[in-house]
Amino acid sequence: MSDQTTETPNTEQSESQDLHRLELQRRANRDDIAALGLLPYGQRTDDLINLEQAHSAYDQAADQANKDANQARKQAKRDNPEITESDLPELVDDRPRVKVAGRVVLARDNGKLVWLNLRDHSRDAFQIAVSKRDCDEQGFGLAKKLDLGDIVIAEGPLTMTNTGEVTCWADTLVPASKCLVPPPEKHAGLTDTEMRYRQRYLDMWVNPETTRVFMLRGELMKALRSNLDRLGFVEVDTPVLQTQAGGAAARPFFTHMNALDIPLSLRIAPELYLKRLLVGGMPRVFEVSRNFRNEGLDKSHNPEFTSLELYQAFGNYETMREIAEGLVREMAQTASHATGSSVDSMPFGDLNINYEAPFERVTYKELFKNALGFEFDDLDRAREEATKRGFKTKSEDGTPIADIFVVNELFEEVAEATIDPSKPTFVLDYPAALSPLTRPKADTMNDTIPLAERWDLFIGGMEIGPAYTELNDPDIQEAKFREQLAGVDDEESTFRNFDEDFINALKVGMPPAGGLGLGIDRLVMLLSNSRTIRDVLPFPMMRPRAD
RNA sequence: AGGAGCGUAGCUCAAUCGGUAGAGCAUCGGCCUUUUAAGCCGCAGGUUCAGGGUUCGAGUCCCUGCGCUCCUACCA
Repeated sequence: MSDQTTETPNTEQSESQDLHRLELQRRANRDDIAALGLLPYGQRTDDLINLEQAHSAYDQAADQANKDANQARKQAKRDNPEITESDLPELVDDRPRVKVAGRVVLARDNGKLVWLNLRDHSRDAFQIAVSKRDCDEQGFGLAKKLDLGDIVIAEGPLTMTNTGEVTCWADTLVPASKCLVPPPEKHAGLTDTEMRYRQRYLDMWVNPETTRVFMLRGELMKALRSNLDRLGFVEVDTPVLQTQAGGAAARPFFTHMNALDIPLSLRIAPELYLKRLLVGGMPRVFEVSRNFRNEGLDKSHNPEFTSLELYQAFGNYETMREIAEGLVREMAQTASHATGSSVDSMPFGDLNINYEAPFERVTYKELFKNALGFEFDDLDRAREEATKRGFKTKSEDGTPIADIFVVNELFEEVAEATIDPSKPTFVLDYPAALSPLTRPKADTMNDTIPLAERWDLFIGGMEIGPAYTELNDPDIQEAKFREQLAGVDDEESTFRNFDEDFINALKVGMPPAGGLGLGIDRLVMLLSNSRTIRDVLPFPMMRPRAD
């Protein structure tokens, strides 16, 4: 339109003034690329191979033969500058050709020869040479206009440079996408943790290790599902939106359903629904469950997190121990292949964890005695020891805290710390009072502290998950629920409730069963040597930006 | 929730006792056909997180707010 010049739209002008100068330069480069007749944002491209595949496709003999033939032709021309094309030695080029795409992470412009380092999920750097002589004109023009962070597609034969680097000597180069945002510093990278989590997409290509962890996580989930499939477990999906959040003691998130005008909670655990499926007759079920708990954030807690829960009819907590050990070991083997470490010595911080040896087993009772020096049911000693160590033995209002909580406080603070963090360890037979969904051990019912058929698995100083012989007697279950509810204060009672339908399900009859829960995020932390849960979650919870 | 620390150029970081806000990389202009964090020459780039206070003078000291990090607490 010719009358465009009459008036510059004010809005457009002020918008472009608001953009950072570095972005404006990149937008100008994008226009220049379009002016070359290229599509700055690319299009469907078939037959791409990844950068690792391209790198390993190099054929040294073919490359050498090509170099020798070129040398011979040069020599022939030197010997006889008048030589005709047909008299020149034959061209030899059996070099494998590759067609690859990647993000430009480094560029070295030597004038008529531009070197690019591309990155993709498979390889941190793969070199492309774009020469004025050998690349098509548009491609060479593109190479001169690229910004760090752009995505390009290159095609050409593989050769080796004088300095020994396998390189795609491009004869075509086309754009695939434009990076309008100035990327982080090219060797220090992006270290600002806040920006890494908020702009994960940027973190992922700048710091390839981030992407590797997420890819490993996917591999581990595949290994998990394959393992459970072989054991005959069926994957199911139970409600995330629940009228009452049960199966654990945690503060839920609340929401509201308009159609039925009812309050709903996001699940804190899938347990009570999975057991209903056992009642219905499914023999072995599992769910990879996203759970939501309205509690604090720290390096091993995110408000939404992933657990594996599985239930096996006619199993018990011993069955679950065998399954858990096999599953964790197999996932560790998967991780060891991916990371190149050895299953008997997987690094986690300063530790080297052995997943190959049979996991340790110790009872709650033994661990307590070894750590504290007296029996866990010596309640007087326990209270005395707790006082000595400055643990709370009375609640705010002055009433004494129940014996079992005093004992367990000692266990968690003193005994758990004595577990060797480099040896996966099952702690067996917990006090029944701490496990309301677990079948009590019949022969301990008259002891000072009755026990339940429950274990907890500890690895690397973290609690990875519990398993039970499930309580399937509706009367005992109901009594335990009522006992739990009696002990809660007013605040807690707003979200603790009695799941009558679950009791009804047990009345219909649930087969004896074993059940298992594993913290998937923590397991991925261990197997990817990640220090915090945020490093195994692509988008961890962050406070929204104030502006 | 409590304690400690941090916030400076697009990024990574400096700035002595409170005294002219700097460097490297990236960007921009010039040169370069075997570079590897390419190199050489030149230019430009700042509301020092926001707001207030003390002071002749504040990136620096004080207060408030925002955000992040670490520790502790909470978390079956």
